[in-house]
Amino acid sequence: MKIIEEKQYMDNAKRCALIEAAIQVVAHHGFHGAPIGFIAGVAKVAVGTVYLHFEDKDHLMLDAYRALEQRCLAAVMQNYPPRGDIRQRFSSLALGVIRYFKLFPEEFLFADQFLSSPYRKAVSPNYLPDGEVERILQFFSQGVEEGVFKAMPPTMLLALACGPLIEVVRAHAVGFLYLDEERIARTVDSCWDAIAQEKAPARAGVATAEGDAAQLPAFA
Amino acid sequence: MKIIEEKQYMDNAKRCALIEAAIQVVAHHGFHGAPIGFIAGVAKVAVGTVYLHFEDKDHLMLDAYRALEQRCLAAVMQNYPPRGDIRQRFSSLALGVIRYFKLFPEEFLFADQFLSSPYRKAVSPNYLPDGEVERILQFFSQGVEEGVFKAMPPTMLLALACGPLIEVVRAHAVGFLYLDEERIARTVDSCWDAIAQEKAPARAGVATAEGDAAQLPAFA
Amino acid sequence: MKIIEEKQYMDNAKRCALIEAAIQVVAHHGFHGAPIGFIAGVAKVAVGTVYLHFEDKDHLMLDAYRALEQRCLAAVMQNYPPRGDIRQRFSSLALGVIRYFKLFPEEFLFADQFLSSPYRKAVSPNYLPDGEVERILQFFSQGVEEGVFKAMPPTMLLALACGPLIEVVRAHAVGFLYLDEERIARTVDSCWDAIAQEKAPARAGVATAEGDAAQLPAFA
Amino acid sequence: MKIIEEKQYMDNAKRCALIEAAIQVVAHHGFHGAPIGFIAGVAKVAVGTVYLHFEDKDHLMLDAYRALEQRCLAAVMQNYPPRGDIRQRFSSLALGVIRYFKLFPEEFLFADQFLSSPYRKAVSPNYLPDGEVERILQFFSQGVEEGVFKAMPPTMLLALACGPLIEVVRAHAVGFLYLDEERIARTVDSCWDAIAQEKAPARAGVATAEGDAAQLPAFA
DNA sequence: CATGAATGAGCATTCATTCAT
DNA sequence: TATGAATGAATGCTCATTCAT
Repeated sequence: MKIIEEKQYMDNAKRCALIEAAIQVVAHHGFHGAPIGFIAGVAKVAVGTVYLHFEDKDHLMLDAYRALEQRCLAAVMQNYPPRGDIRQRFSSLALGVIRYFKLFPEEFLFADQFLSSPYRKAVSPNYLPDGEVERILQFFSQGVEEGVFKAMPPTMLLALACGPLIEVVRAHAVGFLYLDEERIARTVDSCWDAIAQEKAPARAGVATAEGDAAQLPAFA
Repeated sequence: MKIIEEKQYMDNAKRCALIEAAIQVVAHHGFHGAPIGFIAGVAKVAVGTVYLHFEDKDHLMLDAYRALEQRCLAAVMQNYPPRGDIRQRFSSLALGVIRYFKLFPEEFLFADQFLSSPYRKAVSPNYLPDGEVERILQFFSQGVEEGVFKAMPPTMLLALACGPLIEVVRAHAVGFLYLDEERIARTVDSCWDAIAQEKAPARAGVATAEGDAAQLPAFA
Repeated sequence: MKIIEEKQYMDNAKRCALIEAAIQVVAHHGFHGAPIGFIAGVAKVAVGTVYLHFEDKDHLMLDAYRALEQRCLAAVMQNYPPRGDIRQRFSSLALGVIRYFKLFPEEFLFADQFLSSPYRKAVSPNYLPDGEVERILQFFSQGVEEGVFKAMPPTMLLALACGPLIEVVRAHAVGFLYLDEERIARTVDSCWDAIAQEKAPARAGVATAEGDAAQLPAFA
Repeated sequence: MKIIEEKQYMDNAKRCALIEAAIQVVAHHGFHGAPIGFIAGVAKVAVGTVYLHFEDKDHLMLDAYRALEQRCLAAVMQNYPPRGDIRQRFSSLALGVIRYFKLFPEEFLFADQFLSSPYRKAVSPNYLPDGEVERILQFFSQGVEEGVFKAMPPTMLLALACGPLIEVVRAHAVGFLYLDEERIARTVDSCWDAIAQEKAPARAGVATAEGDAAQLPAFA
């Protein structure tokens, strides 16, 4: 049994290393500059090994994206207050996403290229894991019903609310901007203001949760 | 003299056809699925001709991006009210960009992939033609001074304000959303709300200018 | 009539320029580095013009070689003493060839590459213009009959006698050696010694004829 | 261990086959007529394999030349009498070279084209492996000191002595001449006569060693 | 005659994928 | 499982040649 576990571990170790390598290489060199051989090298694994863990290159990329998605989701959900009001839940989500990608800018850069490219068609729309789409649209619908959000279809609200967040994270990942906690809070407010009927209330201090994401599990 | 002009035109005809083809092919198939031979085929031009007009594939992409940038800028500036107040000028710009990319969704998809990829490093940051960056940052600074915008560095304001717009345009280009004039106006408001001290005033009707962009000149 | 002459001249001017350019470019960059376009550029002529004067690239090279051959032959024959004895005629020829290629090292480098390559098959063997082969073999036969040369077939004698000359000229053209008149004379002696029954007599001074070749006609 | 050795061998097998193929193809078709794909085909290897063993086409040619050089040197040195007098050592070297290239005329044709072309700049001058240049120049210096050779710089002597040999080998390789042992001996004498103070002594018979080179090792 | 933009076959090189070890 | 040499289809680019002006 121990042997099996170890094997299992080995299995995952190489698989994870490959996913991590794929993300890093694509983030820094683009899909252009990411030959399988190079990724394998970065992962310190033989080329052939890639094909033991992934059907082909496309599946490596796809699986990398899905792993990233799961990891991000897990991180964001860590502190999610299921019973909070719309505003609290919204802030928690937005904060979580921003902090996650602040910590892992390469993952943002990977995801960004992935979703801009035709790979996008292979995953569910709206950058959300399969199951989550309905949940999030439901969240916006509820906000509209409660009169908190502007009266628009949830898909519009999602796009409008994500916008400021994504652009700010991109500017950070690209090095055009540095995101401190102050700016992160401001960004969350902007996301809120973009879709809320009433402007976000003035904030006093900012609760820090920065280090949290560091305890995340490795890629699945 | 007529002959010369005609030649001039022919010259540009091939160059433009190639740029147009590059945009279309990359938009639909990604950089992955955009071999020079295929692009040349779409442009109805021989492979060798590509290298008569562009140094190499990278320069074709770069020049395509720059042409797109110019064309978009020209379109947006068509109705720009230089003497309007901040709000009027902001709306004009945002409206212009959204309407342009609504008309030319492939250009958005091209630009999006281009800017997500390492190609980004080859052009000025913040998706703006070289000269325009200062002008736009200056615009935001003025808004802050006048107390119209939230007190933040212009780079932050730019990112926050562009966010909703970009995400909505992407959702449209990808087919996840249809952008009618009503939604366009709502999006402009969201962009405004994301960075303004006061929420955008309620609007009555929307002036249509849809067809205008159709008279744009071909690529330079 | 004057117009015709002028045309004739123009004709030849471009043709000569192209041959000259071909020789220079091939000498310095090899056949590898000698695209038609580059040669045309060096000759300050449009690409298309090449095909007005030469059937194709191979014929340009062939014609260049033949022109070179003729020019060299003319230069060598300038001071040839038809009534001299074997030794005098031999020295005149050898001296002539060495001095010619000392003056025009690029022509040597061109000819050398030309004759080493399969182009060789297109011209008569033994680096000699069509008509000259028999004459020169006849010369060696006579030398053998007179007991001046070692008893060997003329083709062997030709190869043996040319050897030192060619190697020395190559070393000069390549910059491995500088050929002054003293060394040229020594080389002629070596060529003689390689095939003669008796060693070349000790020489006193050396007659100079260096500048002569400068008055050569342009390429035909 | 055996497995490793076998692998080692396989490695070299492809490498050697490619070098051999490069030499054959270039000898017969020139650098012009030697596309990588064709060479790979002759070597019965896939195109991609070439780039597993050589950086690029230029390096294949360079490595082929160097292998040829080593192989020739090894063959020539097989019977070299280090303690013989100048004349004996000279004859041994000249004989060795001629016999080697008589056996492997394609190698001569390859080397000839290689050294005539700008590739020449990539290897040491005077067609000699890096370390050997000094040794051979030293040999000529000694000959001059002993009063055996004409009083000239060793570089001149080298060129003069090699001349007859090279031209005769070329004539043989090209099919203009057939080199039997008699003619080979005559050639060696001519090389000697070209640079010696006294003519080569009349010879009686010729020792045959023809087959020897056949036992040479494959390319390194 | 002269031009040089346009052509497209041909070439060097890369890289996803396989398979013998 | 893991390896990495081998493969060959696919790609970017070149260049001899043509032809409309």
